[in-house]
Amino acid sequence: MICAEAIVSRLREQGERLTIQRRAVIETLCASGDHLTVQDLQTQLAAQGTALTETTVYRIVQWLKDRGAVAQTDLGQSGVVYQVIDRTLHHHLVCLRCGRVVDVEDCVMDALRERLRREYAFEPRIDHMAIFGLCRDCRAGHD
Amino acid sequence: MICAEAIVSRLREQGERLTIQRRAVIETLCASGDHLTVQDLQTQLAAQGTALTETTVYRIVQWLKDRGAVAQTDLGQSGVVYQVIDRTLHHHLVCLRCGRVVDVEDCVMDALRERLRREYAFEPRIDHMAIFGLCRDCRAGHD
DNA sequence: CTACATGCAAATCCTTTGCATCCAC
DNA sequence: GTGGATGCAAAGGATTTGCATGTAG
Repeated sequence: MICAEAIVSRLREQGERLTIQRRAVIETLCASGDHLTVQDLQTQLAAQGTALTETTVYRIVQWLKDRGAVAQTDLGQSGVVYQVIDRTLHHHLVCLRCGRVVDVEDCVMDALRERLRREYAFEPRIDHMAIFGLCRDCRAGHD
Repeated sequence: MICAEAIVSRLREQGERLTIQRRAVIETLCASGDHLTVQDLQTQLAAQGTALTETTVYRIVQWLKDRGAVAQTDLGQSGVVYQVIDRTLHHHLVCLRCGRVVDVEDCVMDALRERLRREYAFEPRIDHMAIFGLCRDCRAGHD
């Protein structure tokens, strides 16, 4: 888990304006450690006494994303989620059947990255990618 | 390019009901060869004299997807696209800067598939995946 | 004939925008 | 003080749903 303070001070050094709403979003994302949808964020914030409008949550996660503090991942059917960018970058295995999301370490992407660079001169930004398929449990009871 | 007839007869053998609307969507997807959005489909169908409602197009591509005849790919900012599933499976490199979409052959995914199966007991369905990053041209003129 | 697909309209969900007000610096 | 952020309401786009009608088998 990442310290919200670290993110806050980095942003302040960059001359960003830090409102209580922005601090609250950063703290919630850090405290959770998990990936959260905009709705998740709004609910958790409201529960702890900081009621933000959806609009504001959208604006703040966009702002954090633009400044490289959070990553955005589209989990397809499971919606769009946000998480603080930590050194232990990872990806997501999303089960098409049960919807379970399992994290996988980043290095599984290294071979693919290398190949796309070499063969296609393409510089991939493979951050928190979602890979769909069948999880351990669901593949057992199916085709 | 895949013959629409092949898809139609396979579906008929499975006891599916083949309306003129369904045939038209299959034919348009096959004729195009490219990936099409629901809007693209509707426009092209209307142009050739088969006006379908958006609702119907949505229902038909969903139906085709459920029966394994087409793949659905979320290209992020560029929308959700559909294409017939052919033997020459491929994926998409989407440039974050210029939006260009380049196809890449399926085998670049083999190593990743193998690893997810072996290390995570996860059976990936990596069909027409979208990988974001910077294309050859845009990476040159940037960081 | 009959079950199922379509068309139409309206609802829903997610996200963005315009504008007045508010607050961090 | 002032520029930029927030709240509110409303717009926007993509997708889904309910129901009457049409049609493939």
